[in-house]
Amino acid sequence: MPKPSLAAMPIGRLAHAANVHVETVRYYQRLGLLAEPPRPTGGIRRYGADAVARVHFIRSAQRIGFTLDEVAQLLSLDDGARCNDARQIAEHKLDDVRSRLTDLRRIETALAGLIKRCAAGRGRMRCPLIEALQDPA
Amino acid sequence: MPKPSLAAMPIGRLAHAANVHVETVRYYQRLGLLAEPPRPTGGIRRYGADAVARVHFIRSAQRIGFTLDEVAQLLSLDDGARCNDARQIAEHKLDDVRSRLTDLRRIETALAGLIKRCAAGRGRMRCPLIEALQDPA
DNA sequence: CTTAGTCCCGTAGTTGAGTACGGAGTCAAG
DNA sequence: CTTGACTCCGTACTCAACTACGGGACTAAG
Repeated sequence: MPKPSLAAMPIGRLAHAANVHVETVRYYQRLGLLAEPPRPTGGIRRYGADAVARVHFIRSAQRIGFTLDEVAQLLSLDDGARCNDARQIAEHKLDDVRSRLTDLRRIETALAGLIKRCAAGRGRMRCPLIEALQDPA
Repeated sequence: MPKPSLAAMPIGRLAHAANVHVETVRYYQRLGLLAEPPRPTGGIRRYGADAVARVHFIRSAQRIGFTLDEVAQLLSLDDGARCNDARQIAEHKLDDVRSRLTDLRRIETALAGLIKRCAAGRGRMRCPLIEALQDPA
């Protein structure tokens, strides 16, 4: 009995599952973010569920501000890099991630504050967002 | 006594202070992210420290994944929007910010884990980053 | 009063990240 | 064994966010 479901899908299904266009998948492959499975001599490539996860990861990482170049570095960690290289990259990215976290948390606080005050007052409302991101002494 | 320091700088100094190119400042002005101060009849525009803060904010917001369009919305909150509009936008963005926070925290954990393990072991190292962003059941 | 360094403004070029297009091959259903 | 949907691959186009260029105005230092 052949199992058509999760594994062994063609590119169209992969794209659909990962919520991107087929061309985007190919684009990621060209950039080396995603391996192209071998092509059975004049046939059609098949992808597994891991490919879907990988594309999902790429999109999520982009959404939090990483460029595809940076995503490639992160992926190299997942793919198993030599330990020294890995630590270097990881430490760098960790700093990076943490400073993004700081900014995001401040924005979160500011927005939550605004909403609260807004529920109370009427008329115009100011939200000290810019202030929130001035690194505070 | 004229005070040349923080307030009243020309565009070049503003750009330098905010760590962007002059052209970028003008670009933001064209998009309405930054007001152009009035020009004293055939003279040179002067900017205050608030302009520096604003540009800084724009860069920070971009770094955590907001487009300039979204930044414009955030800025409208800081600039004082009508309360209902403000709450709408703020609630939207807050959700958004929180889901970015979740992803970032997961990446943080994964990276920190890798570094720890890496300090111990030798050779090749894998980091379950992709897994970290699979929304967990 | 000259002149190097800015500034002003408009137009054009670049880069990153896709998106679109088109012709030829493949595959599954009727 | 044809037909419709999909795949393969290459090239070209689009859009956001800059970045560069150039000619004329302004201003501060010598």
